[in-house]
Amino acid sequence: MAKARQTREKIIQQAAPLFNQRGFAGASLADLMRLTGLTKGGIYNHFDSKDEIALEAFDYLVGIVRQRYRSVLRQHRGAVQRLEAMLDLYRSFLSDASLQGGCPLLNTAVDSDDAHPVLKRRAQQAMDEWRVFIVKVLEKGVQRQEVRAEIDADAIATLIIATLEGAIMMSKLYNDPIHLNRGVNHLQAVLASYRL
Amino acid sequence: MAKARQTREKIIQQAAPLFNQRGFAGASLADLMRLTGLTKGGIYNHFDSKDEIALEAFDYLVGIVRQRYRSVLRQHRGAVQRLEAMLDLYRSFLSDASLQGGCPLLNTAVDSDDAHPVLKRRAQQAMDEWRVFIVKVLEKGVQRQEVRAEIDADAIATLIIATLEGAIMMSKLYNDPIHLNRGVNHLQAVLASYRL
DNA sequence: TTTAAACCAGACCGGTTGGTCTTCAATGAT
DNA sequence: ATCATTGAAGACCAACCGGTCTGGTTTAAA
Repeated sequence: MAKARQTREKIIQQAAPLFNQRGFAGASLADLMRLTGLTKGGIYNHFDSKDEIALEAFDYLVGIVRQRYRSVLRQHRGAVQRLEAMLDLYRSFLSDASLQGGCPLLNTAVDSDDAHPVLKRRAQQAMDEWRVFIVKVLEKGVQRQEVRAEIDADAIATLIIATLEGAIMMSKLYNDPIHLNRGVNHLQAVLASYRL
Repeated sequence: MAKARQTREKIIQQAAPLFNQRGFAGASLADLMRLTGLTKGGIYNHFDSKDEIALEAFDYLVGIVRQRYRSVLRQHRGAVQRLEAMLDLYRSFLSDASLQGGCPLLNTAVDSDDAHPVLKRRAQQAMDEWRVFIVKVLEKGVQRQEVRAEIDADAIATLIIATLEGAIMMSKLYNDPIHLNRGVNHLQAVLASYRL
């Protein structure tokens, strides 16, 4: 029983970057067999379908990002500091070995958009979580009078996410972190302008 | 001879939204047969491979966007006005029937990133063209003293593209144009702050 | 040490993939 | 009206797809 969960987890860990890089349709079970060293039977003993693997692999990557966030939250107090630290997190995003293939949210959103409704809903939920997180931090900042009260928190959340994801796309396309850095720099400047 | 080119173009026109929505691996020849009403032989009489179709379909969509740009350039003078008009163009982007599946540049960049080097290079070139265009408009704006001289045109180009593409991704994921509108609004405000 | 449960290998399945090739029909110039 | 040229049909191919199932090996509890 314990062994099974271990194997299952190993499969997910190998499947996650595969799906993140190739997309759902582009990743085959043969690929996964090569990566895991298991045969089809060995894999399908733990999962019912390719869908289930992809879904779980997505959750796994989202979990990794969530973990990075928690660590940032623990180390910083104050709304603006927290958001700035969050933005800094993204500077090391491209070189993060656990996130090969780029941001799973971006990849899955684009990949599943017109092709895989279940995966798309999953991506929506992850995006919701992220948006709500930013909005809450901002609102708490307003409460504590660290942030201007007239801000539109939802719009700022959109702005942060859109800029980050777009900049990640560019940096991955050019294999050059400068675009992501420019995005982060700009967002930090915008954030500073909302400070009280 | 003329008939052939016509058929070829029809195939590309049908293939373009297919690849744009499903991605390279997710789109099959069977899909294309259904869309075009042709059989495999009819299609492969005009193309050598799936790759060739995908490449040409990408170019076709980029051409459509380029055309929209030219029309904006013709109708506006002055750097800031032109860029603002360009941003306005994107407000109608999601509902543009010719661009079903969203921005071909975003989709292709994410799709081909770790999977299809040839397509990736094509996306890089299209991205270069876009970046150079924005930079040139800004530089001409500086020359004509419509825009502050201390701007970093390359960084602004990155910012515009990243924000637009990220916002498109979000609006497509939620099926809600509000995120794209927020992105455009913010960029227009940023642009206004660079005005002389 | 026995034994049952847990785990994995690998053959197998029908269907689909991208791609080829031969055949035939439409076309257009003479 | 003839006939070469062009364009499309569709059968065909091997490889590969996701998924199933049986049979054997490992594991750990009794």
